[in-house]
Amino acid sequence: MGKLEREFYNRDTLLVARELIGKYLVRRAEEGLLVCRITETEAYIGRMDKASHAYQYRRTGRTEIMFGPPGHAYIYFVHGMYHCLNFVTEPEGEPSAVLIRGGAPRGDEDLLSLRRYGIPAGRQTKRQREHLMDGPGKLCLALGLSRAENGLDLTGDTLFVCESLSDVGLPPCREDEKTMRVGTGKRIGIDYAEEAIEFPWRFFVVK
DNA sequence: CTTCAGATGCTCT
DNA sequence: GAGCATCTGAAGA
Repeated sequence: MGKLEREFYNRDTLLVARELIGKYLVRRAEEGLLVCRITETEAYIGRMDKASHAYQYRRTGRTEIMFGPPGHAYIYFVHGMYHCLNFVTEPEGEPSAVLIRGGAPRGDEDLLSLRRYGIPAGRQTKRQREHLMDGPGKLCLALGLSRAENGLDLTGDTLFVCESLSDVGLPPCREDEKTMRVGTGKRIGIDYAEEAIEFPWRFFVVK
C-alpha cells in the first residue's frame, strides 16, 4: 500500500499500464494537492513499437529520459499547445513509457478547475465538468504539468501515484469502491504507426 | 450524438 | 520545412 515504488515501474510496460488504471495520481502544487483517479492509459515500447518516440532505440534530446531508470516522468510538448504526461517503465536502457490519457477529479476539485479553466468547480458548466481531464492534454492542464516537470522522480514528493486516497489523507470515494473492470483497445492518434496502430495497448476503466 | 477545420510552436531531418 | 501520442467550437444529423 501507499506510494508506488520504483519496482512497480521496473516491469513490463503493458502490465504497468493495466495496473495503473484505478490508482491515484498526486501532484503537490503551491496551492495544495492536485489529485485524480487514473482512468485511461496507453503503453509505448521503443524496442519495437512504431508509435513510440523512441522506436528502434531512437535517442534524441526529447527521448533521453526514457533511456534512464524507470519511475520518472516523461513530459513532452505536442501540437504547439499541449503537454502529455508519461511514466518511464522497464529497466534502464529499454526506452518505454505509459501515457496517462485521462483521469477523474478527486480531492479538492476547485484546485483542478482553477488550473484548467480559471474558475472554481461550482461555476463550471455541465460540459466543462464532464471534460475536466478526460484527455492527455487536458489532464496536464488540470494538474499544472509542463516541460518544467519533465524528468521528475515519481518516488519523490511532488509527483507520484498511490493505491488509496487515504494515502494522501483523503476520504474514500463511493464511485471507486465498486468492482472495476479494465477495458482494452487500440491506441489513439497514431495513424502514422503502420502495424502498431492495431496493438491493443490502450487501457481504460469500464463501469 | 458525429465530423471537421483551425490553432500553434517545438522537434527532428 | 514537415509533422505531431491534442483540443475546441461550430455545424450537421
